[in-house]
Amino acid sequence: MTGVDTTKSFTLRDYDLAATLTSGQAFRWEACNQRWTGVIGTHWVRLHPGPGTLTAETAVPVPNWDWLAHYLQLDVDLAEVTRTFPDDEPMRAAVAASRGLRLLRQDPWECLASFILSSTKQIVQIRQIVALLCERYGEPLAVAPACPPAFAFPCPARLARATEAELRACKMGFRAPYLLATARVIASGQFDLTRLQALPIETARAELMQLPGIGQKIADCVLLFAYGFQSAFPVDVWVMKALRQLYFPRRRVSRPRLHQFAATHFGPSAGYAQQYLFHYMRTKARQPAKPAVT
DNA sequence: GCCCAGGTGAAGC
DNA sequence: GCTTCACATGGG
Repeated sequence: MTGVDTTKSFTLRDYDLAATLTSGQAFRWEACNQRWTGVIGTHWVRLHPGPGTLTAETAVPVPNWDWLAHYLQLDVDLAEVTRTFPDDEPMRAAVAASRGLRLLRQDPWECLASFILSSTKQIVQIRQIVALLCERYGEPLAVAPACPPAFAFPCPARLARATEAELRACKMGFRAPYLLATARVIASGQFDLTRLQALPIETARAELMQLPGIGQKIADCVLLFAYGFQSAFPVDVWVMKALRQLYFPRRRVSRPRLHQFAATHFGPSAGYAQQYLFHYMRTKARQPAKPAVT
C-alpha cells in the first residue's frame, strides 16, 4: 500500500546494520533490544532489522521514505564494491571479518561538524559531545510514545550564535574555536556546502580544507561519508596502524609514503576498503585472542 | 600516574 | 618536504 504511514519494510541483502551504525561514521545511533534509534535530518526513526528485512518506524507519518533509503544506501550492491578491492591478504581478512559493513550517506553539515569534534577523541566521547550539542542547541523532535527526547543536529546559524565558552561547556575542549569559526563561515553564506557535490574530488577537498579545523583527514571523512566520493581514503590512527601492520610489517614507512601508497593501492572504492580496515583493526583490538578457524 | 583517542596548525629543521 | 609539539578531556 502506498500513502502516508509511520512504518515501512525494506528487503536487505549483505547489510550488517549494527556494524554499520557503530563503525565510527555516525555518532547518534542508540541500540535498545535489537533495535536502533536515531535521527536523520528532522526525522526521529527506529530501525528493526530482521532476516533479510529492515522495518523502519517514524514518530510522525511520512509521505515517502527516500530520505531513509538514501541515508542507508539501500540500493548499493555491496558485492560489486568489494570486488574492486585489491586481492591481497589484509583486504581478504578485513572483508571476512565484517561482512555486510556499509557506508552511510550523511548530511554534510552534521558530518563536518561531528568530525571537527572527533580529533584525538575516542568514538564514545565523540558521541557524548555530539549528544550534548544536540540537546542544548538542536530543535526538539517528535518521538514515539515512551521514548526519550530527541533533537535535530543544530544548524550552523544556531551554533554561530553560541560563544566559545558555551561550546567548551559541551566538553569539546580545544575543538570549540574550530567548530565555532566554521559554523560562522557557513552561516554567513561565504561558504556553500551544497556546491561541493558537483566538484571534482581534489577541488572539493581543497575547498573543505579552507575551513578552520579541517585538515586532510576530516575533509576525506566528509567527502566519503556525506558526499559519497568513494575514492576518498581518510587516514586516522587506526588506518595508519592497519597500513603499517598489515602491509609494511617489517620496515618503517613515513606517513607521507603511506598516504602515497593508500592513494594508489585500493582502487575506485578505496573509501569502502578504508572502512573495512578501520573496523577490522578496532574489532580485532577488542577481541585479540580469536584463533583462526579452518 | 600512564598512554591513547577517526587531528590540526604552527614552528622547527 | 618531513617531523614535532601544544591543544582539552576522559577511558582503560
